Amino acid sequence: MNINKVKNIISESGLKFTHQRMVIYKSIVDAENHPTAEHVFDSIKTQNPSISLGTVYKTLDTFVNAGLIQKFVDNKGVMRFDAILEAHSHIYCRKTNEISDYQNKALELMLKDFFEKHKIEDFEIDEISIVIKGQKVQ
Amino acid sequence: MNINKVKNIISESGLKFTHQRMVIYKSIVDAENHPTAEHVFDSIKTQNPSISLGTVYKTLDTFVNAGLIQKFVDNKGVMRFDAILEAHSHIYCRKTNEISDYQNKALELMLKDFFEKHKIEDFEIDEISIVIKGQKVQ
DNA sequence: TTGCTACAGAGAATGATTCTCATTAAAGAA
DNA sequence: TTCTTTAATGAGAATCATTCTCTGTAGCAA
Repeated sequence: MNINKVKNIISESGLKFTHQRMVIYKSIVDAENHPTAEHVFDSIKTQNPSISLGTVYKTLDTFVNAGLIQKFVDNKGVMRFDAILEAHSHIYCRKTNEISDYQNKALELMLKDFFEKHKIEDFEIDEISIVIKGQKVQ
Repeated sequence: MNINKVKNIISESGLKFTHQRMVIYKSIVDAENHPTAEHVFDSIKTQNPSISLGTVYKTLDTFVNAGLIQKFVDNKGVMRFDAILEAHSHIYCRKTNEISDYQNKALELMLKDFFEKHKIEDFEIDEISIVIKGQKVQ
């Protein structure tokens, strides 16, 4: 993703555009997995040795609040970040601790339909996701 | 739950029966919500001032490994424990941070059926659960 | 270009959890 | 019952992720 696009995304969220924010946003967008704050920090520190870990945490939090990225907690209790905003489900491998995305339109529709027919009393659902636990084979 | 029943459950799992284990197991079983280790510690310390927090953590972990209880991580990254072993889904309230159980046989069957028809490549599913996020109304 | 204000950097502080190690108690053997 | 072995416990130190505090810096609007 190029600088101007990142700049627009950040500025349009009403945030000041800074070098740190650009670098951190790019790192999240380019990440294959679901990086932790530490992962982001490691991925940028060679090119940007002056950016501090605290800034990474604060910036990620700012992005989450601005709706630019998502966060969730993994099985170990560590925060994971993700630029994909469409609600999506995760596959946790017990063996390797990897987290992969799972997306299936049919499943999403099925769940949406199910919860429209089975409302939860006094509760307004914002988001439904699936957690799949198991292990890789072979 | 009475002492003898707890004693049987613990002993039959191949674990030594100790006073601490009994007290901690009873606390989890009797808990309404999804207590943290700290909650368990608080709930037992008046009656058992000599039990240490470290023991609560270790014992809960022992129970999880023995399959007596379940654990999961909440949105803040804190471990939650639960005596109900049937895989079940959770409702997270953004407003109150409460976690409630959600169980629905029809939904479980539907998901089981879905994933039998849509295998994930090179992955063996142990458990599927739903995460429902939203907020209480009224 | 200047000034206001939000942002960043450094490191201390916090909170949950794990670890270490000496002491104690459970459970089977004698 | 008493002894012995071994695992469990208690106390507190250590760790790890995350947040906070405070001072210096840099966007950005005027």
